[in-house]
Amino acid sequence: MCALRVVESEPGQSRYAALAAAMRARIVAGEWPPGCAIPAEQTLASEHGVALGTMRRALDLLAEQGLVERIHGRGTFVRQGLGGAPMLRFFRFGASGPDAPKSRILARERVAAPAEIARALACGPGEQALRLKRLRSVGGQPALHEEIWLPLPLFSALAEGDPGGWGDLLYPVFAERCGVHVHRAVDTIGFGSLGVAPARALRLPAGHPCARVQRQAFDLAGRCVEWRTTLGDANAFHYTVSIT
Amino acid sequence: MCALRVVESEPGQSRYAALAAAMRARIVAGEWPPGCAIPAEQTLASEHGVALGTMRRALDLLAEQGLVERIHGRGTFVRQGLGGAPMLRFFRFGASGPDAPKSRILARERVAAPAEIARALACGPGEQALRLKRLRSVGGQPALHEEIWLPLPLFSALAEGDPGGWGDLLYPVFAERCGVHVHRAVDTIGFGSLGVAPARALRLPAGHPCARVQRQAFDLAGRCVEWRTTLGDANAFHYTVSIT
DNA sequence: AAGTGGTCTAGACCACTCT
DNA sequence: GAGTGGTCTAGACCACTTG
Repeated sequence: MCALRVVESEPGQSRYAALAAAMRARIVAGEWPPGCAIPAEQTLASEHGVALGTMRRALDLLAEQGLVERIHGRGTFVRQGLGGAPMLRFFRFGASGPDAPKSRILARERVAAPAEIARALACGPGEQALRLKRLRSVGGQPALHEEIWLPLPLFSALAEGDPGGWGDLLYPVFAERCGVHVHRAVDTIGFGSLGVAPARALRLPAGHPCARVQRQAFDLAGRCVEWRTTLGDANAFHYTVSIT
Repeated sequence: MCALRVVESEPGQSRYAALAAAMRARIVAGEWPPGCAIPAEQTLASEHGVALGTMRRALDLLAEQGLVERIHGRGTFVRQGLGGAPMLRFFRFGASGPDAPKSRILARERVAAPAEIARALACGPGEQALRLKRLRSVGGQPALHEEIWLPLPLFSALAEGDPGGWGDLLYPVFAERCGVHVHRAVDTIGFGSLGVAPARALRLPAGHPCARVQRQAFDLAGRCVEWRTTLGDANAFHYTVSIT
């Protein structure tokens, strides 16, 4: 057997970077699923025939990139997907505690994805997708209106059954029912005005100014697994960025 | 003379963290001004009586925090302040290249700072401050309207003379004329509608929807040295955030 | 060629967590 | 107490920049 798992690095790349890339590949391939503990530093170091410090740097790199989480005294773990990517960090609604907003599915359809969305979702143009419309309420008041596109057949488990049992957060549902772990999301913020349908759902006049958050969510392998557009009252929008 | 500069760490703090804090203090105190090279790792390590690796971790920490910049083969340098904190990353105006927007000062007054601003600026309430109004144009079109508060007497050099010679970016002016280096800024994004004066300056109707970016800027020591409110057409706003 | 930061090693010891 | 990650050391060698 090959006891030593040697990693060759491209020229110009450091050994710890090459090790990190190799570990990353093993994680993405599913050798250690999310939440799982990976072997101890010392074990990995001797497995690859490198010094402990070098393997530590590799693991530190993966931790910086958010791929693993290191816990002193316990071990190194593959990170779980995002729990609920808190859309509420973009909005401030009156008297909202830290609770997740209540969620209600308004519509669910299988449709062919339009070109723009098919391109973003990394599925062929015209391929089938699942389109959800969803209303989220805070303190009993409608607050956010969402249109969500999910590629099929990856999410076919969500095309059937009662959406009422899904709960208020979507990403845990993705993980449990579809085995999809959302690892990274990119949100693009803009301002616009409400169309007729979202306005009615939000109990605001059509044309009312709104904030639009367009999200693409990605799994560990970097595939785009969700395309979402969230609308909310522009006056409830606020967001803080620190730059250095 | 005391050849060894020993750093005692609080219990529970690692030695490199204590070293980093000590170095930070020397930088903030002005021992090495912005842009200046600090002594070599080896020099600092023996100066403090620690191993090279330990001093490296301390310097790496400062680099992460944005306090210093490490350049392979050249040295470690105290970071210059922010050049122009590009307000344009929040807006997209037609046909705008990467050039800084043209700047024109509309008004400049010494006034007593209102309570809210005095609190933010870390100067006593009712203390004198400099208030600027400024119009920034992209491609010849007015694009952003700014109200800027600066504490006096720190910025008294800007209270006199012709603002026409300041150029299009403010932070280099702060550095050259007032010795103030902006090191960090916090921007809060909100939404509203234009008042009469900003609307006229921007050639938009009063009440037009606008994005509001409220900025607090800080120097190395963490003092708030600027309070700014920027307004621009809400339809030109866009911003992208990545979450992990 | 001299000086800088970047990588890698090999090993000791400490701090934390679980059983 | 056994196993984990975190800190620290001492030294070798490499890669990059400058004179």
